[in-house]
Amino acid sequence: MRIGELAERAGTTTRALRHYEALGLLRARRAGNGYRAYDEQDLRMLRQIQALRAFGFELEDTRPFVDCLRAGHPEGDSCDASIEVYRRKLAELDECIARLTEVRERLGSQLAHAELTFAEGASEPRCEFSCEADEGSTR
Amino acid sequence: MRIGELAERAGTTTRALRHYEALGLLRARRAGNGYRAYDEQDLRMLRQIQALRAFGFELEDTRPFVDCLRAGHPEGDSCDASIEVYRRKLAELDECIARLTEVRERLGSQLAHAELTFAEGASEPRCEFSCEADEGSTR
DNA sequence: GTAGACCTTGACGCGGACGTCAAGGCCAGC
DNA sequence: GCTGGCCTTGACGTCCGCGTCAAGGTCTAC
Repeated sequence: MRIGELAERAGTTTRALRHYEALGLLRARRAGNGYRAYDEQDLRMLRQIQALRAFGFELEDTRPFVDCLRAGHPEGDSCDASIEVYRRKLAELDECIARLTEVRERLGSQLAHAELTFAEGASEPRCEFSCEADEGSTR
Repeated sequence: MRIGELAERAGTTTRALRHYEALGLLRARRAGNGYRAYDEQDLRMLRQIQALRAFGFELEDTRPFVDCLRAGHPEGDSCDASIEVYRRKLAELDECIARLTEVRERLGSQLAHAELTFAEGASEPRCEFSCEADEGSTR
């Protein structure tokens, strides 16, 4: 299939696919006319990338998983390198959550203290904290 | 004092200070020769900015606090606008922590499963792992 | 043979908080 | 007068994951 079809089937954009190829992450073979040609295996790798991105993985960190699939393994995480990334990410997440939790508490008491001398109001959420360890940058 | 001294006393850089001024966040008066001139009050506002940045605040979100100080209030959070930002940030933090915690758990079980099947050298058809919960990433 | 839907590469834009030159002005000390 | 250290205003670079043109090639349908 061509790039447009793959993008549509995976719910992404052709720009993203070209970006992945530029990174050497998801390389396509070329048809005679120069068009990129993808197959079901590529779709599979793409879905792997998307699943990990949803977890907050950076593209580089999805590479071992994609490589693992390309090497013929049954799953993207059927390889040591992938497992290692899982572990690292978990550690980063733990650290990140701990850090945010501490900030949350300090900020909470800060607010409590400030409110002692003040009136009130209201507002709404919208997460955009990003850990230095870089986990769940939301945006 | 001049920009270099302020930067050093606060443990930041002259570039950051110029950046704050460009944003209208920490404006300096000018000496006869065009040099920026700061006083102790400015140092105070700067420290307020730094304290909030350490909490993960964006520069724009520190503005109410700085303005509050500049208006002569005893603390940066002695104003309604600041309190409101506190509340919004707390809500953001809560949402963020909740999101990361969920990701952490999903990732944890993903790892557990991968380790299991990998250790057994077997491959089991795991439920389509494109858990496309459009949580983090782009928005 | 022509419209139009697809594809190609190239390259700039964005957002945040600055880092890092570059070219030049100002001032103290020797 | 000169060196050196401070300061000034630009303005581009960085990191990330693409978005968004732009100019042009390719293929299908009518």
